[in-house]
Amino acid sequence: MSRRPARRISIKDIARKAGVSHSTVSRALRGSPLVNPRTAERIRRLAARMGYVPNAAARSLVTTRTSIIGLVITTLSDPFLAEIVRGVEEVALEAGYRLFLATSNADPERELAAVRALAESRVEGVIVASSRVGELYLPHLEALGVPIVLINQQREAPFIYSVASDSYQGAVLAVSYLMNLGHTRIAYIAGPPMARSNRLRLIGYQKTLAAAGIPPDPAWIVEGNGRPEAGEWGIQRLLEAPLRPTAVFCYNDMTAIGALRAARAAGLRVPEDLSIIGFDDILFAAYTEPPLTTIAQPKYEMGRTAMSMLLRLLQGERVPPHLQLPCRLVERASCGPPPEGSIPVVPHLLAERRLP
Amino acid sequence: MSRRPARRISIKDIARKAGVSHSTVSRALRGSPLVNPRTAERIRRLAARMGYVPNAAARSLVTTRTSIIGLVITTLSDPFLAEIVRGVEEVALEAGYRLFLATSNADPERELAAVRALAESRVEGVIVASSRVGELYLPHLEALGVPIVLINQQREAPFIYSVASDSYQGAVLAVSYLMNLGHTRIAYIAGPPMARSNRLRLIGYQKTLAAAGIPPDPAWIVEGNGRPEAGEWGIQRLLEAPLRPTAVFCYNDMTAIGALRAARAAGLRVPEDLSIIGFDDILFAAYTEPPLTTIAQPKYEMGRTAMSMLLRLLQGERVPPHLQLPCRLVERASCGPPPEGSIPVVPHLLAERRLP
DNA sequence: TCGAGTATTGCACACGTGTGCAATTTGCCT
DNA sequence: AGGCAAATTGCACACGTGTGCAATACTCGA
Repeated sequence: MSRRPARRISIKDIARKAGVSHSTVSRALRGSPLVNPRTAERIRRLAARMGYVPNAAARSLVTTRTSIIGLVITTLSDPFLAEIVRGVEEVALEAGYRLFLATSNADPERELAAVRALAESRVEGVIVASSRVGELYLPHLEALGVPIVLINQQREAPFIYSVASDSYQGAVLAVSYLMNLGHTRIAYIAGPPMARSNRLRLIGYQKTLAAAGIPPDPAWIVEGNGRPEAGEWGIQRLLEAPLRPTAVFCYNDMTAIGALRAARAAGLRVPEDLSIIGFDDILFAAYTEPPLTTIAQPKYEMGRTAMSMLLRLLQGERVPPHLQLPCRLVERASCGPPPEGSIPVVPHLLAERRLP
Repeated sequence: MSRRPARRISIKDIARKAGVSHSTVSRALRGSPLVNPRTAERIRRLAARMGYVPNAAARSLVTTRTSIIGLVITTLSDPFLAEIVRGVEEVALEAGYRLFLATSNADPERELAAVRALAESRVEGVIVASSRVGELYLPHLEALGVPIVLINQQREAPFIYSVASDSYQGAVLAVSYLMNLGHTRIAYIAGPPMARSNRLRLIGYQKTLAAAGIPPDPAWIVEGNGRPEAGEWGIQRLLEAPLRPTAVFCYNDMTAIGALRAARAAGLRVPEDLSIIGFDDILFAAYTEPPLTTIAQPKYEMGRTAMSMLLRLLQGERVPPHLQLPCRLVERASCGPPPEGSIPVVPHLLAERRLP
């Protein structure tokens, strides 16, 4: 049996009991200097005793401010999102904003419904946290006419801002690290071809190799989709290459997990026979066998930054539209020096192997 | 630069343009039979053309219904929650409800703030999805005076309902499965001692052994906390037992992951030397080495069921307060028959080893 | 004690939507 | 054409809160 919760008490109820007008109560509770401090205190006490809870709907109706932020997540089952959301929520709460959840597992109809819900509740801004956002989704969001901050996405449009980790820098970090360990035969198992992050990581990979004078070998770049099976296929393909790589840089940790499995299946020891490095530092990277060395995205900070950015936008500040946060290396146990007898692509590199 | 989004148009704007009163517009848009079908159609067209979006705050102010459900999650970084939330959200959206997110990483002050936010926005009901809920939290939620559905938690109190997976049945399933493989020396690495789920799994474990006439061995039950380190400690402890177990039932998958690692570190092959079974079927269970056999909780269904339950409560229906959903076995590769020469606890069991 | 100035309070309206009830229009029948 | 019922519309108020402005109460100095 449910109860329509016996009408919450309002400022009018308090006013009646206190023998003042509702305006005075309103002012007292909001801390206005326009009320006698003594009566204000009395009213506040009374309100607390009566269990008064302000009605957000009524307030937002008159102020035209809702203090609601829409949090759009295409798929929650991305192990990557938890920390981001935590950062977002923390800043939002501190600033007195509430979060409205809008998922949409790539179902266009549901996306539309979700956006309508956001519109009806008059969200003041939107944060989109997802590895990939439906193409249709964004135009709908734009139509809301509120600022939008994308996380790990970028789109050139007015009122669309973004916070991303620096994929290029992360890739440079990964490849440099491998080179410092002595590797010169380094492969890349790519992510979704269209993903901006994939393109940036690929470029970082290529430039770092080039900077060290290592000629690019097309056989060392294999396509993927960011999921474990891509890692498995990738390793199989790479093992057939004329010159086998001694290290593999994977688009992300999920790919790396597949790679680890395939390497093991092929009888290779990691890292003795093959080094594998991932990207993301998802929760599970610490528990693979061996624990995965990876490039960590600053997830929590990205969440915080995105929300802070939105807050500044809501305050009318001018803000740089696209922010990038640096990634950092997390050394675990899946990378080591190349196997003894392996032939470097460029022999002289064996001598001077320090890199930035 | 932000814009206070140029006052949304209201039914009054439409009314003016259509040459009718705002009441008529309201009725037309809500599909009331009290308007001339032709004018109704005309108004709807006009509204669409003008980009009208109803104001949820204004509506809820007069109807006293908000169509908002509070979704309380103690910590989002639980890989377990994603599917649950997906189920919840799907049903909520279908029924025209919105989800309000309230996290609280066990910080009492933040919990309080979160609950206040829920109260101010007048949520009509609350779903609590979390492995463990702060002790202080629940009383605050109860004070909201709206129905509450807990997921994988139980509390005897009016207006507190719950949906849980059947931990007892799951444990029976796990242990029976191991016994059918031929194991009789089966250990349990426990979860948080106070957790109801842990107690139920422990009882399921004990009863199943007892039903098969296997005498309990206290050395085979080791304490834990549901995290990987518990699995590591647990295995270490178990390997010192006078009679070594041939199979280990872990409180959850995270524990099993630690157990896998420790077993490997001790030079044991899984499943040839030791079988390990988990509980939960988190995303990563499929990617451990070897892939983890486990008891799957019906996460998505639990989410759907919880939300459906809440909807029925909101409609004033009477509903059984505590629901349990069955778990099922997911066979992967971490369990096998016991090693050849291992001595069963109760020799006759080797002969007739079929169990329910 | 009076008056000016200040502190405090209340009135009345606004926000956007829904709805009971009275007013008006329409349709139909004779 | 006249009359009546039914269909349609508009008026006015309500929901809970915030606020400009006028009204009232207080304070202080002369």
